[in-house]
Amino acid sequence: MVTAVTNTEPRRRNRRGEGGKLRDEIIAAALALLDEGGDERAVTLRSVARKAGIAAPSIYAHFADQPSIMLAVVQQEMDTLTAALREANDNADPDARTRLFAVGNAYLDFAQVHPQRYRIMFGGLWTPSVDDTSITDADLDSLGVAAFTLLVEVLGACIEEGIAHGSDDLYGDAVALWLGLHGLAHQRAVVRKMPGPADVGDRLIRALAHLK
Amino acid sequence: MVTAVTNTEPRRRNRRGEGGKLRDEIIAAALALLDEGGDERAVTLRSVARKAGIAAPSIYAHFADQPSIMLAVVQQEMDTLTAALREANDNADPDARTRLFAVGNAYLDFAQVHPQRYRIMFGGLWTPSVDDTSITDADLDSLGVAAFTLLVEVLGACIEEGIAHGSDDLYGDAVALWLGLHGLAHQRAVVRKMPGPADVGDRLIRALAHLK
DNA sequence: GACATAAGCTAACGCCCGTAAGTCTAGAAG
DNA sequence: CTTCTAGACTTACGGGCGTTAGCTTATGTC
Repeated sequence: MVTAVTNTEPRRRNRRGEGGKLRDEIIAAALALLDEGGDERAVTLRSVARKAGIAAPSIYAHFADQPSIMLAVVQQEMDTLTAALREANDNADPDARTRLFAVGNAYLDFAQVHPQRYRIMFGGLWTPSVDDTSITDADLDSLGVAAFTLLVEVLGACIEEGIAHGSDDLYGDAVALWLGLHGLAHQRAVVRKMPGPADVGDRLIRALAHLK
Repeated sequence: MVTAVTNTEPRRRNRRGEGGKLRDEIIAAALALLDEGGDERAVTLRSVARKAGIAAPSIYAHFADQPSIMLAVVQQEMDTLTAALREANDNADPDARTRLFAVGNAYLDFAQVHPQRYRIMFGGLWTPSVDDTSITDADLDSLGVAAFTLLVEVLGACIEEGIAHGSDDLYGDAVALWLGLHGLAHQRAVVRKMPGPADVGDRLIRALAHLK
């Protein structure tokens, strides 16, 4: 993770061959703007440039257009999320039930700690217009695959260990489980205060994983 | 529902005492812009005015600012959604299980048929900034209460009829059920094509209502 | 030390936005 | 027929946006 740039002195130009560093700084600046709590509309090409301490057109050396910046942020944060889920999985007791709750709660925590990030990752707003040529469908389809795969594995382990009675369709079960998690995560990322019981996350996991 | 205005002749001024009609036409124009498929950013004060065939400043006679238009649209569509759920409930066979699936699927259908509307209703994007004085927290809190109440009733009927084993917390169970529905509905409203099995909606309902 | 070039800048264009201030006019009231 | 006013309109300001075109200046190489 690149440390956020907070508009200090005029900014030292990068050395030759290190121009690519600015790319990471631009992403970090966009992320910082997001985390500052305004909504995603505050992340404009110009505001990102200001935050990074560069002139707006300098961005074009690294990104084709404004949606491309958002895509890069989303891709990076998907990796961050995946890493968080993996860490939760690895640090938990090795039994499948514990791992399932650990991964599920890590997912929910991410949305609660970084609501703005979660919204651009899954809220669909920044999605480029259909005639955008700089972002392909493949870019969009590949988002979040790694994180979802981990969920499939853990849910599969629950069924293998006999603590959940799955159907014949593990993938479908995992989709349903993720949708439930997403519903809560998204709501937490959107609403000022989420009503409902505190343990609603665990309830969702129990019900959708069909734990015995 | 007011029929959409498509910028015909210069527009006849409303009669005296009927100035309020324009308010409905403004809401209809905003809804039409939304349904045209662009994202919610396309619904600006000026674009709404163009769509309604009026001058931009004329809106200020009826709405304090741009977020207030969105709030009115959301409030109206929440009523539309509630009506759709009620209709599904009333037209279904009177047994609780059938009604539960009818209401749940009506909810999911709304999101699929009107993805843009669903996104502004639950996507949280249009939410005014904290220092906005024209929209109160009470306005936001009261949104969707009627629709949710119906869900609580139907789920309660399932438990009463003994086809679902609820916990001691009906309200919490209903929240969990709604969150699952919302997860799927939102994803359908956001993504170009939703992966996963076709019956994932029914699976969510079965699992989260704890149907026997 | 000259010079080639990567890295980033300045200036500017055209567009759309929200909103304020003041003006016109059709139709109801007398 | 006049008068009044609700229900609009015109004009304008200031600002932010994405993006293009062309220029500057450090940095590494010879």
